[in-house]
Amino acid sequence: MAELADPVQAQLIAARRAQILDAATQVFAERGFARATIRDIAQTAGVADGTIYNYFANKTDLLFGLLDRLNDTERRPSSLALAEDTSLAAFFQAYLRERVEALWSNAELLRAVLPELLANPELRGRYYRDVIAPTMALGEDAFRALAAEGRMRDLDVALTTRILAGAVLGLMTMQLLGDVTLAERWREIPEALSALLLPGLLREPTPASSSDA
Amino acid sequence: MAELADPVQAQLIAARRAQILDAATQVFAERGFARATIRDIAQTAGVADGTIYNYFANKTDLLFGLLDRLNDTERRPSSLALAEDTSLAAFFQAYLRERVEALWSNAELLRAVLPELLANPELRGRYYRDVIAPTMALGEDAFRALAAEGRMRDLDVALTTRILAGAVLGLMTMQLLGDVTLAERWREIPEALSALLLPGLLREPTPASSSDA
Amino acid sequence: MAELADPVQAQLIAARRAQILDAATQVFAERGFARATIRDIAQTAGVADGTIYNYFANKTDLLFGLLDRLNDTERRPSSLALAEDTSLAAFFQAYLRERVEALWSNAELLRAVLPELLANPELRGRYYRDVIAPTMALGEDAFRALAAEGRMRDLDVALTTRILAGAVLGLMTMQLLGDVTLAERWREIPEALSALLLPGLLREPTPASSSDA
Amino acid sequence: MAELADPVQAQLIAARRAQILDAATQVFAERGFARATIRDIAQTAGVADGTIYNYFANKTDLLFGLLDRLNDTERRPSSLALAEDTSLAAFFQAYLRERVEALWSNAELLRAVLPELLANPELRGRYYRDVIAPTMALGEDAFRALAAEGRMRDLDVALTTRILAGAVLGLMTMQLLGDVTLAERWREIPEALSALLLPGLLREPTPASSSDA
DNA sequence: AATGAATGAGAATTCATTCAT
DNA sequence: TATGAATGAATTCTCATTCAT
Repeated sequence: MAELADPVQAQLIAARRAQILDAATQVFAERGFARATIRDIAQTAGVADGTIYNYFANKTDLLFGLLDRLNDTERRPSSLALAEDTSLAAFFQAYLRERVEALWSNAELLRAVLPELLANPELRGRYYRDVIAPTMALGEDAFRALAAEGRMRDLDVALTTRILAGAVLGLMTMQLLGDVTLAERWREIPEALSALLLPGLLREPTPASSSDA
Repeated sequence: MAELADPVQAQLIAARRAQILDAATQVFAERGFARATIRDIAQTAGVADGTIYNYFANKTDLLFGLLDRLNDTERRPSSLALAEDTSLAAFFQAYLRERVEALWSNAELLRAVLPELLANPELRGRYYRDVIAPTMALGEDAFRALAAEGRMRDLDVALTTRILAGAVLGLMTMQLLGDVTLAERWREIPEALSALLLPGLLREPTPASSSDA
Repeated sequence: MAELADPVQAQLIAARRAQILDAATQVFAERGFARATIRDIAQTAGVADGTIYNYFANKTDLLFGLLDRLNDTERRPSSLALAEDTSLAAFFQAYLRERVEALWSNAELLRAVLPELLANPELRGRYYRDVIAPTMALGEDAFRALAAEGRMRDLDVALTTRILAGAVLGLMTMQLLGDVTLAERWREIPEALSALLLPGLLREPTPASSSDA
Repeated sequence: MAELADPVQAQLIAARRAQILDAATQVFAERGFARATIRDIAQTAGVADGTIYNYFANKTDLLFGLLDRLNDTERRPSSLALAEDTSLAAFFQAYLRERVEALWSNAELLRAVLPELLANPELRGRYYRDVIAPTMALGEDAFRALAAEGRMRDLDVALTTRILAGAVLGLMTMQLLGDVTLAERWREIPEALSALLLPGLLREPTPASSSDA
């Protein structure tokens, strides 16, 4: 039945799926997962209630669809590795900029998904296993490497990784809780974070302490 | 007719209320607000369904009850002001310790309340207005005072305040998402945060950089 | 246990009963039987919920209490019998006046009781048997007697009785439905009814047709 | 998407609506509005509980649906105007016949609706405004016209209108209260009413008083 | 007798999901 | 595939009634 090789058909299906997920994002973000109804989503997507079940097994499956979108975003550490020759300070700023950009450009998706991620043990476990744990491991490895090269102060790698990740996540969370300052000035966050964290992170003279020389 | 001031009666009522709120905390934390049923909570509390409605107007009112408990916790900045003569470093560590302690000792309460706080616009607005905004304002004032005394680097007060608060909130959030490291080692968080943040925060030689001399 | 002979006690009990029935009348009239709650009534009466159950077996029993009050009113045909010598016209006006007065002075009671009387088969049957049927029988007898004396036109006794009773009941019903004219001018009803009905009722020259003489 | 004008679909929907209203009439009439449950009605209609909510917003809305049916009936004064040349007596009989027929053929509907109409202030107000008040106004106008033509005795127009309407309503009410005589002989009511009322209503010799000549 | 907290049966309503068209 | 009417399980909430104090 499925014309496996029909690329037009496949494209149409993908488009319809995306259309439904867009609607789900919007409605979940506005009302929360539990208060959102399939009818809300169907109307927002401009399809009939039943149509959604041709693309997703059930309401929770819609959430999994959103999670996948989020994972795709999160799992792209982009240019994490180019740090070799760059100054560590520049690298960090670039990295933070990339992380902040990634979170903030998905603010609506996060608003749709994060509350349920926190509230639903099953979802939470899956997400932690698939996304957070690997990310933390990567971060720890990176810090360990830097420490081995002597470019970093002697900090606890696991906690430091989590503090960095947590700071960004926490700022996003505060915005989701309604903080307008963060919503308006989020582009300054990477720089502010760098200014605050780099002195405590790097062993060698930092921009902030360079006057010591 | 009713002895308005009957202290025994009042105590019984307060105890029953607390008993129900305890149950609500547990059930909301386990299953999330929406999936929790009044029956769950009643059974956990060991009362009949109807009894809950003698103490709370509806399910949402239970959540407000939990929020009030959280507010009571949050609104005690305890020894924020004793900083005058102490070393800034010591003060910060003490402050962070207090904040972390406050959040972590209410981890279950947060797990019960935070997801709904993020998902429910009305609740969120109320909480932001009543708790977060005032807290941010207090923090900014404190930073501004320190800056005026020349004891702090020249940082953006609003963002720095939010980074500090966000870092702690973010770490809590990561634990709520399932991070075991943070759950096990949360007592080390204040120190790790101090080590990471103080160098970037303080103008004068900090413990961490004093060896430079 | 019951001090059967204690008149003070008995008086107190009767007073409390009346107080509760007064409250029930008011609350049933305002909200209807089903929407009225025991709590409403208790508060209106100034007693505790439980107290009501010391005087009435259950909520329906309160209604029976009101019905009894109504019956007491209805079953007093007062001076129906004085007709012997009076002019029939004067008698009818007096009778109508008495009936209208009886209904209208119990308008609140009727508002409390009539809807439920119409809606509840059991109650309705009981009331019809105890009050309406006997009243109709009395009325038919009276008409039959008048007819035998040749003082009345040759009308169907059963229907005429019901038309008279129905007219008064219907006017009350229309007032209960919100008609302000009837509420304001109810004192004129007996006269208007007489003017309209007597010519059709009486064989001999009536006040309305007295110009014939 | 939905074929807005699909007549088959529309017919099906109207039929289902009618089916539910029929069931509601029956159940409300049997048990009264408050004691009737949605489940009762759904089972009587042969549909699922939820289906009812696809056609009516809530239980009260069902009652509104019944009221609309009643209004449709009530608002058809059919041949009120043909009186011009007919004898007034004939006209009155015709009118009464029509009114009685209208009420009695909707006895079940009235039994379903009238108690709640009396008990529920909001409903009552709406019904009085939409139906009774306009009807009374019409009746008063008609009487006033007749009076102007000198064909009627000099009676109070407002009260007379209400007495006529009230008599019919009251007779219906007495039947609803359980009077078997009225249930069995309702077809004789118009004639009996005419016999009783016309002499008092008309200025000129009526059939009933023709023997005067 | 009076109180009012506790109870739990019962009802309205919602909404994810199914399925005939 | 798309539709949307029908379904009925599940949930919140109300309130008459009980009973220990």
